[in-house]
Amino acid sequence: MKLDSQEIEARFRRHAVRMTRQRAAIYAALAETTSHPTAEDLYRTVKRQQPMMSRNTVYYTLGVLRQAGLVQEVNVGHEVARFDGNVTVHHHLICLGCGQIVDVMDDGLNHLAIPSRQAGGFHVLGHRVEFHGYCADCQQAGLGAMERRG
Amino acid sequence: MKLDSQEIEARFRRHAVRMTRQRAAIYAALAETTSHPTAEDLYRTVKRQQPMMSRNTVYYTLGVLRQAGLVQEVNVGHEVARFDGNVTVHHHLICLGCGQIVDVMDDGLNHLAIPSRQAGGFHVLGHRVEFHGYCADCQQAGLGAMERRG
DNA sequence: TGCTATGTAGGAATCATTCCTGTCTAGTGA
DNA sequence: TCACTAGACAGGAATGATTCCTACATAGCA
Repeated sequence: MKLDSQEIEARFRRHAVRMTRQRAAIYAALAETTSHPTAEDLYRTVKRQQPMMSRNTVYYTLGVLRQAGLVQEVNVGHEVARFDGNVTVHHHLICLGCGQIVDVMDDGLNHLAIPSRQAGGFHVLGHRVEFHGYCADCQQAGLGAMERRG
Repeated sequence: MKLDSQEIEARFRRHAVRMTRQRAAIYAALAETTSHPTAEDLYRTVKRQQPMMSRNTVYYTLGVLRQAGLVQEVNVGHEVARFDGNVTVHHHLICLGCGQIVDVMDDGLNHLAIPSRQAGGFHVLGHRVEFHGYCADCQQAGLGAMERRG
């Protein structure tokens, strides 16, 4: 979803995040895509508009935005960290072939609970569901026939 | 659960994994704990019995065992990879304070589905649920009062 | 018992991420 | 409008988990 700079500024203010050109560009890049980019992806995207941008700043900014709750980190296996500008409660569908991550919004999945006898004194704050499978393209490419990867 | 070497040998044979001293030791260490150790943890544990053991062998062996389906990899955030000797379908409860991972076995959680309109041609093979919260110890230490960490 | 494919040890290489340091700037108060 | 200061930025170095490379060792079969 395309965001204008005023909307970005408003969100930053609401979350008490100091506004800079770099941060706005990084956040905009993330909010405009549903593709869960990596820090490196964002760095390359933003560097086109701001050639002085440092990789370091991308990592630092993602850390700040994450702590402020403007951004969410998504992880699959121990692969490179991916980021998500969608911070509403949702879940993910991950292709074992090409690695793409698709958002799943479903109210039913938002209300799972652990049998209290298993919770063992834990105070549960939230949960996340990850579905694994093969996307249509990977099935066509014959990957879907493979056994499930570790 | 303590395993004797015959049981280990049987499992290896069943999964067509070549048996070596190193592999047996690594698998035994993993099967005997419920603590989801890292590769480094396993390396240190096994090195006590086999001082020549190489870190490399631990990684390689974990890869082999994982591909054979004798071992499962568990990941939390983009932290170090953790391993699980329990390969039955189950889910995890993760403490945001100390990072401990507790197994959750619950049949209800094993039968989740995505609304088909959201599956978008995906062929779903499985899913995993991760609960986040604070364990009893971390709550006592006051960590539970903290806002949820990114 | 010997052969061969495969596993192992150890060191070097990789690469995402973090740390360090000097410079710059957003936001505030005068 | 200006100066100040905490916090942000850039760039390079460091870190550390994991993988790659290679020579040697060994499991499993004939």
